[in-house]
Amino acid sequence: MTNEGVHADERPAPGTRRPGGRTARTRAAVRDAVLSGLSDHGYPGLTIEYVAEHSGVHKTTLYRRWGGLEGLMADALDLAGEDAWTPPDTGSLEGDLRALAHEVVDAFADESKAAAPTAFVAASFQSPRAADALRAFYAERFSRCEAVVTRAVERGEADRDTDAAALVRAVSAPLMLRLFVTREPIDAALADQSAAVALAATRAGAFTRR
Amino acid sequence: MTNEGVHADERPAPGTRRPGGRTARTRAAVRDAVLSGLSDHGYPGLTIEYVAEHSGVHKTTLYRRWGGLEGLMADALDLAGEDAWTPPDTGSLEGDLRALAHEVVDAFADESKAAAPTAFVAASFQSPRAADALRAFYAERFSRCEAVVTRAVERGEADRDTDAAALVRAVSAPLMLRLFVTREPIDAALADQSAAVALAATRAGAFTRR
DNA sequence: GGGCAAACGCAACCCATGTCGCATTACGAT
DNA sequence: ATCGTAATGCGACATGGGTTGCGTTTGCCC
Repeated sequence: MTNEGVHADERPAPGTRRPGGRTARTRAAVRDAVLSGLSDHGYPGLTIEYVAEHSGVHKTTLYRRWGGLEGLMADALDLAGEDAWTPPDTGSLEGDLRALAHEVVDAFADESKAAAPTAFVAASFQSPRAADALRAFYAERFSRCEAVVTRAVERGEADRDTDAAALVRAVSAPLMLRLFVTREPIDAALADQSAAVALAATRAGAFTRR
Repeated sequence: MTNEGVHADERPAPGTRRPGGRTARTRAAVRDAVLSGLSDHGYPGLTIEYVAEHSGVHKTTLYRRWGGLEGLMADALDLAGEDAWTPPDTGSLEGDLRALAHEVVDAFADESKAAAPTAFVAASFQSPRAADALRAFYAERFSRCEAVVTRAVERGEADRDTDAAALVRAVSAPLMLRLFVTREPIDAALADQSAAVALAATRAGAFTRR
């Protein structure tokens, strides 16, 4: 559940007829400027002019191609979702859930790492476009996480019709609640607790459908 | 966990020497205008001029007293936290947890009810002032919720050193994750599942300290 | 009821954000 | 090489959010 700030290198810009040229360079430069702007000033301090200066791309171009900050954020988020992340595979459901929870904690350990993911959530409140991109991002991430449950079922650690989607969300939910809503600090102990709670509920059949 | 939009009627404006006069009327009018603006246009569409027009208070006054939108949101959130809400008391831990979860679902059932609470979270990403207000709001809310756990302990339904704070957060966490982060729909069935998961984990001792 | 200070209204103003028309560059294909 | 077109650069301009100085009103106290 991390790596949101890492970009899957070079992909043809969608909807253009200049796949390998200036357009692609512009897009990459802009995306980098957005991410560096986020870690420098956070989302509230991110401005189009900053991106223009730090990317060497003119303000007008940014508005034309992306339509504004929301579009820039949505695009950056799309790119962030195209990495090769896969959930941990420790050999046991307990280990996997704990590792998942710890990845969340690590991803938000320091300010600079947390800036981009936090900004994506912030942007989702400002524009439907960014909200869609965020929904898609997390749908994909959690979908990959379900492999953890599939393996657990195969090992006999979980009921066959366990609600995998709910289970993997339950692991990170308490952490993200604190990160984005109640704004309380999170740490490794809380990650362990989250994993333990989800595991206990699984064993008790609370995630089993009907 | 609801009633964020309801205001505890009339309280002297803090830090002023005009407790019952124009100042208080202004404050009330402004707070109402903010809330109606939120349900009309949502947080991204809320503007100072809208509040000025719909409250009859001049733009300049709004900037002077509240410092901008963030201040208005923080003030409205402070007021929202001063209600008389108490957690449900159904006679059993299971009933209480389910009732809590259902309150969350109900509070976000339709767009107009959800507007204000959602906007408060949105504002918390924009300004530290609003973030502090939100933290305080939820700290108070969850603190009240712990009464549910206290009663359960007295009834022998839960271990004596159950982590009440974690338990009450665990109930609403999956719901709020979907509301604010993954932006998936929530319903009564999900509320039941959340409560069931938290209950099962409690019975298994996953919330017991050490 | 008179006087004082706080709170507010008002209009003009400043500045950043976002837009527009046109010139220029770079890509891709012939 | 050359040409057509998409993409970008550029500066001027419009728009609106936010600020400032000053005059006016309101509430409180004597």
